[in-house]
Amino acid sequence: MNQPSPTHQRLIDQGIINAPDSAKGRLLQAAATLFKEKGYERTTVRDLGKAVGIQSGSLFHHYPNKEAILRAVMEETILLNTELMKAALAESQQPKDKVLALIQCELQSVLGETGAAMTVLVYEWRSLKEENQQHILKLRGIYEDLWINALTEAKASGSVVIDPFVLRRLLTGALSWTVNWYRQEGDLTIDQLAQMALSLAIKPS
Amino acid sequence: MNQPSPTHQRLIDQGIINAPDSAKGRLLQAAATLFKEKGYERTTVRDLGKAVGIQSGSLFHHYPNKEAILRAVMEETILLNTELMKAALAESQQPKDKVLALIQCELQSVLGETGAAMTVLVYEWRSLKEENQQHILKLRGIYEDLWINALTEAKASGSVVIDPFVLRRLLTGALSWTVNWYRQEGDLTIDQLAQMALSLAIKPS
DNA sequence: TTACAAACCAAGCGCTTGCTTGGTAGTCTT
DNA sequence: AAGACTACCAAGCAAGCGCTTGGTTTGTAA
Repeated sequence: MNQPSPTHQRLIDQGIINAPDSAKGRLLQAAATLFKEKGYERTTVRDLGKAVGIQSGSLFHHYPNKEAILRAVMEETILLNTELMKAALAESQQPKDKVLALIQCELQSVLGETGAAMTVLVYEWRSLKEENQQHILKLRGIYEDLWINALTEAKASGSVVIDPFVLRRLLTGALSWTVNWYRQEGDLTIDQLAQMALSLAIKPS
Repeated sequence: MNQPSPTHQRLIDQGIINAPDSAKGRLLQAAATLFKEKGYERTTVRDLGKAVGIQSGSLFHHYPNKEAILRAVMEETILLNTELMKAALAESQQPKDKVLALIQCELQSVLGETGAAMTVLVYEWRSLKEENQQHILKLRGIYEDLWINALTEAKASGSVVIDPFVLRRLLTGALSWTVNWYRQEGDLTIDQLAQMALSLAIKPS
């Protein structure tokens, strides 16, 4: 296991997300993996307990119920990846570069270490009750605003032709779906894939 | 409820899929709707029974178990939409037109009447056991071949620049994701959306 | 060393799940 | 009219579910 990024470390120090080597952190990591592989509903609290080496009942010492674990998985990954995107944007100047940075970031988050949690965020939405959906939706809004701003700038500069909102939604699907087919072991690197996705989004010039 | 298409009617006559007004047909339609809205796992056999107006136990007179219902939903929709795509392809000449026809077809299948079943096909994959996954995968292979052939032709003709396999996968995600945001009531028509998707896939010329 | 809280275990409760069983009403065939 | 078959119901079983409970261990700090 490699070092967490500076951004990641900062969020841990601020107490916003749990350290990966803490009890809660390990639980959330295991939960993300299981929820991705089997789905939230098919994953039992006994599965979760076994994955972290405790009794199923002991989980409820850390979280009030199973759904709270799902919510925590989603919450931590959206907070982390929002910050990672802000950091990546800060290093780009041109609108086109910003879009590429966002694409790279999102592919990394989906295909890299937080991939399990990101997949859960995207596909296990319905398993949260209304109240928790609203909470996550609010956090997602901040994340999506970064995208809309960058795409709107790109459109103003002429690199993008179609409506930013529609483009973002098409990209959301295209990028999140990669989790179902992309393999690290293959010939295609994430950066190459990001370039391909960029070539769809913006006009050649 | 409007008339089924000629292709649809043909498959019913051949006994390949169930008529929408038959007992099994109504069960599969209700199952598709429930599976889409609540997910397969969260949908109980009691929900299914109530939706078609019979006791939950009576379902097992038509299908041996709950998973067989999910499999039938997936099987019928992939068979139908494969035939619909073949019919649409037959009416197109230019590679570019063929790609547009496929995009329109897939959007129709995802956003139109078979939308619930298509969504289930895409998102409830994991709920099938290995054996049934293989069965559906085989049927999906025929469907995907139509896409790969059309995109390969389009690349040969110079309208497409990136690898057909990668392009297809990016399009799969972009198009299937529309189910999560597209609304019939809005200003954007499905044909307009298809044009936008086409503009991402192929070079302007 | 003692005091106390956090982290955990062993057991199991109440409920829901997919599915089975034995039987019945209606329809079709001969 | 008799027999067979299809489509269903009413009742309930065994297993698995999320979660609770009462008590024990472990880490920390005075």
